[in-house]
Amino acid sequence: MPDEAPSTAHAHRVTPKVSYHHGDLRAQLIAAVRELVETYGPDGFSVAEAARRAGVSSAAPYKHFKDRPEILRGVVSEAMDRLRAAMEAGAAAHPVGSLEAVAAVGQAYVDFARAEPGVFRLVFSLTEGHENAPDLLTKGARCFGVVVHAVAACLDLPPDNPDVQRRAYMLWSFVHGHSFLHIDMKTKVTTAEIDDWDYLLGISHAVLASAARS
Amino acid sequence: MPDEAPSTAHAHRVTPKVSYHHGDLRAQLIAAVRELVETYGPDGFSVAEAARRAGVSSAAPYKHFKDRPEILRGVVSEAMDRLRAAMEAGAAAHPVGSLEAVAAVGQAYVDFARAEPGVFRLVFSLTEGHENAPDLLTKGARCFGVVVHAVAACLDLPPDNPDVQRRAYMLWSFVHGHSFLHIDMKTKVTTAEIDDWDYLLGISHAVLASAARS
DNA sequence: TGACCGAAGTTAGCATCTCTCACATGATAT
DNA sequence: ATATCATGTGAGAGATGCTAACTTCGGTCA
Repeated sequence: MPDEAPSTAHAHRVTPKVSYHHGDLRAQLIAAVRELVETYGPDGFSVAEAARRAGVSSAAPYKHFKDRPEILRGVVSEAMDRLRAAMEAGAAAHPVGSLEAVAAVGQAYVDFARAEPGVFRLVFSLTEGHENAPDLLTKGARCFGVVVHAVAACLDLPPDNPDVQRRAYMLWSFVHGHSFLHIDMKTKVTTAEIDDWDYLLGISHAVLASAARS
Repeated sequence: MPDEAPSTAHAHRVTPKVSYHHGDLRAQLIAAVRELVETYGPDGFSVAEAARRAGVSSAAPYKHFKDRPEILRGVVSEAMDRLRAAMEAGAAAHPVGSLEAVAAVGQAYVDFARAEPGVFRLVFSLTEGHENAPDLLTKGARCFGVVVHAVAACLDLPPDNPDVQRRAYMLWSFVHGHSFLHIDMKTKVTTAEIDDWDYLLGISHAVLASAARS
């Protein structure tokens, strides 16, 4: 709901977003927090430090966010948007209904986790925020929807088909687990090296082929 | 190294473990923290509150733990012991080399995540601790070893076989993702209901059968 | 135009938390 | 019996989360 086009549409739109004292602090705070989370881990962040980096007093953030958790929720919300966009772009880079499109969705997921492990972990660490934030739930569901969509196209079935849902869930949990293990235990936990693309293609094939068979 | 049998073996062993002021505070603190993490989430815990629950001053914990993170590492270490024990028990409840034994390892994993979601999440949230704590790494590797062992027995191959390692990693990531998704999105994210045991058996079969074939 | 209003930011301040330092205590060893 | 060292206590410094009261500025409307 916020950060839309300026409602005062006619006035001097030089310096387009500089409307109040600071400019748009909200986005800058989220960016600062994202950086902090990425650097020091999901816990190693403080509202005070984020405010310091944005060049405002330590009380300023509370004009835009009710709570410390709400700031994190803002970061998560923004991250989920980017994640979904990346997954959709991955799917769009391959023919509709192809196995590659399915694997590319998973690849985008893994790439995101590897590029921003702190934020990725944060997205799935927010238990306390989920109940209070229905928009996060819907955004999560929309991310899952990307997987469902790709699987449905590949199997040539409607997205609400239970079998499609089940296979999509299997793929999602597979990719999710792979991503988490990957960023958790960078030190090799297996003696067998894993190449992401082969791995994901193989997984996708196994899950979807067994669906087509049975 | 600590908490062994009392070295003063001959003396009055009434009240067996009451040796110092408080008794064994270390274990009691870990238990208190575990409870707090389970109740308020991995972040909603404070050393002060744990000390309060243990009935000691807020400075006492620092005689047993260097840091706040070190307390969490203690909880994680203890949790990993329990997790490995549960996985081994699951495997031991079925014939050696059976598919059920493999699935039971995964079931134990999922059960643990469901029974203690906070602690489970904490185990895999500790990035900053892992570098400084080699014992956590080895404990994690031993947990993975349980999976490897079950898979190796099922495929009748040595545990260090790369294919065994790869299949074990696949199963592990699958179960890990399933567990995480399950505790994250209790609200159903799919229209297809998932029954754990059937699910895990199917997964195990798919992963191991394709290994046997190729 | 100019007085009002509310959004966005500031300083001051309380409660809490982490962690340290000096001190007290008591079990154990000599 | 006394020294010692691990274990606990209390006080306190520094940082943080968050609130309250005040200031400043942009936009609205008589």
